Formats: sequence, C-alpha cells, structure tokens
Amino acid sequence: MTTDASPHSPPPDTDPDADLRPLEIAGHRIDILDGAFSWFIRSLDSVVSRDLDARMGHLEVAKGKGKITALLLIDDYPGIRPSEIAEVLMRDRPTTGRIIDRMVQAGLVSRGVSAHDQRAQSLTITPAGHDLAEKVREIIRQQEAEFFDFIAPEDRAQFMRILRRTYMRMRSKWT
Amino acid sequence: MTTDASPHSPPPDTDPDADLRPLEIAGHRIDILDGAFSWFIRSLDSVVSRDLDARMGHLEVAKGKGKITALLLIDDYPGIRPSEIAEVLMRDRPTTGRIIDRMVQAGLVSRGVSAHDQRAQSLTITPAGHDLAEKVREIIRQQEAEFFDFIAPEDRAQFMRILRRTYMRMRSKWT
DNA sequence: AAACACAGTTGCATTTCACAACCATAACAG
DNA sequence: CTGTTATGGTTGTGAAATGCAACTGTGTTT
Repeated sequence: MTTDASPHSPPPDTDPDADLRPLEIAGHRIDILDGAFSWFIRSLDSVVSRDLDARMGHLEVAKGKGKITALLLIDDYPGIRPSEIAEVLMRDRPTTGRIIDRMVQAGLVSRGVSAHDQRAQSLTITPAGHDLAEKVREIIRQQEAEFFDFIAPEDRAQFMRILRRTYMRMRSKWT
Repeated sequence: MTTDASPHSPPPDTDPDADLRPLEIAGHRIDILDGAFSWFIRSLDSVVSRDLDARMGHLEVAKGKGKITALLLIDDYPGIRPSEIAEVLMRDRPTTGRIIDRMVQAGLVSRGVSAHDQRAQSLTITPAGHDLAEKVREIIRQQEAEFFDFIAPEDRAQFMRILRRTYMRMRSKWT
C-alpha cells in the first residue's frame, strides 16, 4: 500500500523515485500495461490528438490522422499523386481519395492529370492551401513546445531517435 | 539487395548518421512533422493498434482503445465501478458503459450493485474473463518483445521514463 | 422537503475506415 | 496489334468508435 492517504501529493517532477514506483492512474495501477510501450503510445495518441483537434478545430483539416500529413506533402511536393500519399499515410486509396476530396472542396488543393500517366492525378496546393499549411506548421510548433519542452534537451534527442527508429521498424514490418 | 543505387540510402540500422538525416517515408520527406513528437506518436499508434488487432482479432476485446485496459482493471480490482474505469480511460461514461456492455454480453464480466451506493455498479470478472485477461497479458508481452526488444536496455529504460512522464504530464493538463 | 450532485443509460449524429466492385489507362505477352 | 494483366482512382456499402444531450434513479446538502 502506497501512502495514498497522504494529504500532500508531491509533484511528480521532483520525486526522484517516481520512475521506479508502479504508476497510478486515477488511483489505479494498470497491471502489465504499466511496462508496455504500446499502452503509453496508444494513450498518448489520444491526448495528443485531442489537443491537436482543439487547436485546429476551426481549420479545415481538423480530426483524423491523415489530413495534416497530406496537406504538407502536397505543399512540399507539387504534382504528387494520391497513391503516393496513401503509401505515406498507410491508408488505402479510397480513404486517401476522400481526404483529398474534402481538401479540394475546401479549395485547398487542386487536382490535375499527370503529364506522363493519364490515369494518375497531379495534386497541387492552392494559395489558400499554402496559407493553411503555414498555419498548421505553426500550430504543430506550438504544441511541441507546450507538451515536450519539459524534456531535457539530451533526453529529447534520445526520445526522438528511439521514436523514429521504432516507427521505421514497425513500418517495415507492416509493408 | 543492400547495394542501393542511390548514394544516400544505406540500411538505417547500421548507419550511425541515420538519426541526423531527414527521414524519408515512402520516398518523401515529411516537412516539419519529421521533428514532431506528436506525429511519431500518432503514427506509431496506428501501427501498434493494427498489430494488436491482428494479434487479438479472434478474441472478444479486439479493436478500440479501451477494452483491454478495462478488462485488466476489472480483473485486478474486483468491484470497480464503471465511472472509475472511465476516468482511467479518459472516455465519457456512455462510451465506457458500452464497452462494459459488450464484455458483459460476452460473458467476461458481471455487473452487480455496489454495496454502499445503489446508483453505482460493482464489476467483477468471470472465469472466462480472467482467462481472457491472462491471454491478453501474454499477447502484450509478445508484442512488446517483438517490437521493442531491439532497443538497447539502457535506452529502453530511458524511453519508458520519458513516455511515462509525458503521459502523466499531458493527462494532468487535460483534466 | 427542495435543490443539487452523481452514476449510469438511451438516443442520436458524426466521423473514420476498410473491403469489394468498378472504370479507365498503361504495360506486357504472344 | 490484340488479349491479358497490372495500376490509379472512384463509388458503394457496412462496421465501429466516439461524443453530446437528455433522461432516470439515487445520494447529499441545505
């Protein structure tokens, strides 16, 4: 039994042993999930995504995991094709196509026909889309600053390194 | 085939500078998202969740983010109430209630009335539910081993430490 | 006794997402 | 150059997650 009844809950940031104790969330331990990377990643996803939705609620790319990436890709790679975006997103083509539909309807992106392949589309950003991309970048920067700046710089580099490697590794397993 | 024609794409695992280069995903850089923790967390979530679904596809708790945690909580805390689970999950009560509905229907959990509060429910695991919880723990262990064992032990502790702290910090911001 | 707070349920309404089937174009085989 | 196969994108459909508002019943407070 931990000292739960204690009237003063010490700020976790200042307790050196915090990392060794079983985690308590809303007063409950979480079993094997406490040591599971996957659980923290999945839980962090919820929080990060909600926060991002709150920040972007009024923009045309809120909600869902693909819109932001798609927008920035089209901004950076004029002429990119939907199937390329689908591959980056790891979504199927119908799903990706509908994401693009919405962006076209919102006037952020325009569809053209690829010069070399009549089947393929050539996506380009519109001025409004480019403006939005800039806003999105700024929002991402802000969120990163607010949520992750507390991590010490050395830790941050390490954290990013592991995240990147894990992501690439899992990606390659999937495809 | 490791002899890639491109001058700059050696196998990432063996390249010491891999962490310094911009990441390429399906041949495309991902703009500011490359340095964004949130993007990697959100993307990792997709991959991890899909993998978990694949592993659990046949069990009664596949898909969705709350079922596994709820099952283990009920297994560990007999008599726990739905609202407590909702708080851990950071989901609203209707959502949590429906998760529990499905588990009750599947014979994993039984609902009772709390001894001290006629409004509240007292959830307990059934033998079938307990068996499933054991299976789930084993699957989690396997996934962790397969996906994260490549991280060096020291790095792993560090990674977990940062994940935990980030999670707790974000949680406290939300509530 | 009335007002308020809390636990859980029900009814929507929204959004996401994947699979299958389909059309058009391209690439390739004979 | 013709038939077959592969590729890019769209449409149809259904399953599932999730969240908000409104409701019932119970506890708590004034």
